[in-house]
Amino acid sequence: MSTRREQILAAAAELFARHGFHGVGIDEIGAAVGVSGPALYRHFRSKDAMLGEMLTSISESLLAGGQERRDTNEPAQVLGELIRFQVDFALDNPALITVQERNLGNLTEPDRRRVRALQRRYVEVWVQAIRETAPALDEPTARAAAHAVFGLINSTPHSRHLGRDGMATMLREMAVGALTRVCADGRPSGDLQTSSREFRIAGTSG
Amino acid sequence: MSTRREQILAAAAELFARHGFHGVGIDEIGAAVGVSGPALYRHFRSKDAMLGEMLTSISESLLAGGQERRDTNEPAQVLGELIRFQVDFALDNPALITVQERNLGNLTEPDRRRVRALQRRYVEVWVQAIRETAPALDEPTARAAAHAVFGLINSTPHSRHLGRDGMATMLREMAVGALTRVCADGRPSGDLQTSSREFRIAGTSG
DNA sequence: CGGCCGCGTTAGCGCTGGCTAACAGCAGGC
DNA sequence: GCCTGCTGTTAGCCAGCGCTAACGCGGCCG
Repeated sequence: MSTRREQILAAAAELFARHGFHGVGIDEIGAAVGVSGPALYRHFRSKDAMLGEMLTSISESLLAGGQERRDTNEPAQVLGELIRFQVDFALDNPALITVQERNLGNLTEPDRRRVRALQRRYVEVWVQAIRETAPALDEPTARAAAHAVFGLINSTPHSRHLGRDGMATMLREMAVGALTRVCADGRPSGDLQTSSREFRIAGTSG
Repeated sequence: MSTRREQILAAAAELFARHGFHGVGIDEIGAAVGVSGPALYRHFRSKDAMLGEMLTSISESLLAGGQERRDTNEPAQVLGELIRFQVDFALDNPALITVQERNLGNLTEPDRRRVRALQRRYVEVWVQAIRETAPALDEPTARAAAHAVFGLINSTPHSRHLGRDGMATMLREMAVGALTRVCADGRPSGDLQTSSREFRIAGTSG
């Protein structure tokens, strides 16, 4: 509602991403939105509450977006749409992504429980989609692969060299490539060539 | 040399990884190695110095390892060996990887400069290897791809479900797949099929 | 044996930082 | 036209934390 809360959360996210939760003071957050110091307590009960609300709202957005992609696409398209969704989210909200990755450990215990539950459900959407595409994959592997792809996509804040769209297509491509490769796995790991390409990456066997 | 310093650094890395640099007190670090509180100042000049030494030593190890792989392998094998090296390092030193990812911003300015210089050189080794494999790739893209693969490989600490070796092979596979895909890029992004596989991930075009 | 030195202890200082208290301007509603 | 409530201010409390000081103890060397 009140634009003020969101404004504060956005500024706080930026700061938390750069300096870490404990590396940012109340006064700095206030200064970032033009008010100074304890004015923030008119909008949040505590600094912990800011982080809590920030992370739960991110997690809810991701889960909602994931479920929506799952429910409004043909099964064969879901994984691709999830990739696109996550890439767009990461590119458009680098600070939020960074905070979610780094500052889970700074949450209050009940908040952490809530956030982890939401994240788990989001991962489950991915796991379903992955196994829909590659039913041979066992669930733990699919889950680990999902986490790895998150790492890939969320690496965005650390490399801003390409333009937004160039970055987006590259990340989508890489995500697809990574998932394709792991989905094709299960064979004895031996000759891993890229087949039908004019180059190959050698030496990954054993 | 003195095993004590390394022991302290290891404990501190674990704690920094979990709670963030500012989220950990001197007393906790001391407690983690069995001494209490300011005894650490017999070994380090400050808490900042601990983080500084930790991160520079990680960066030096990575750079040295990367250079060694580059210099002792045929060009066609270098990229694969770099992947293997990074995967092994991440799996064997999850705390260090986490700290390096998250706590660069908490370094002293001179320390940060040193670390960033080392990291840049390490990335350059990767960029060279990538472009050796796929000369058509421009340098910024190769750099961004390298960062993305780091994100993928370093996601390790967030998913411990598979065993070490299973995780290692999966991460290598995914890294290869991601790089293969991006290296093959440059064509108009349109039909992205996985070709000659029995499945495909659809919907990533545009 | 005696003095030095590496490594540890506890007490305590100074500052920072989260949070509260007390007060103020400024809407809108009766 | 006052009262209420929302939003902001400044002053200040109190805990925690980085770091220093002062001291103790055991081992090595002459």
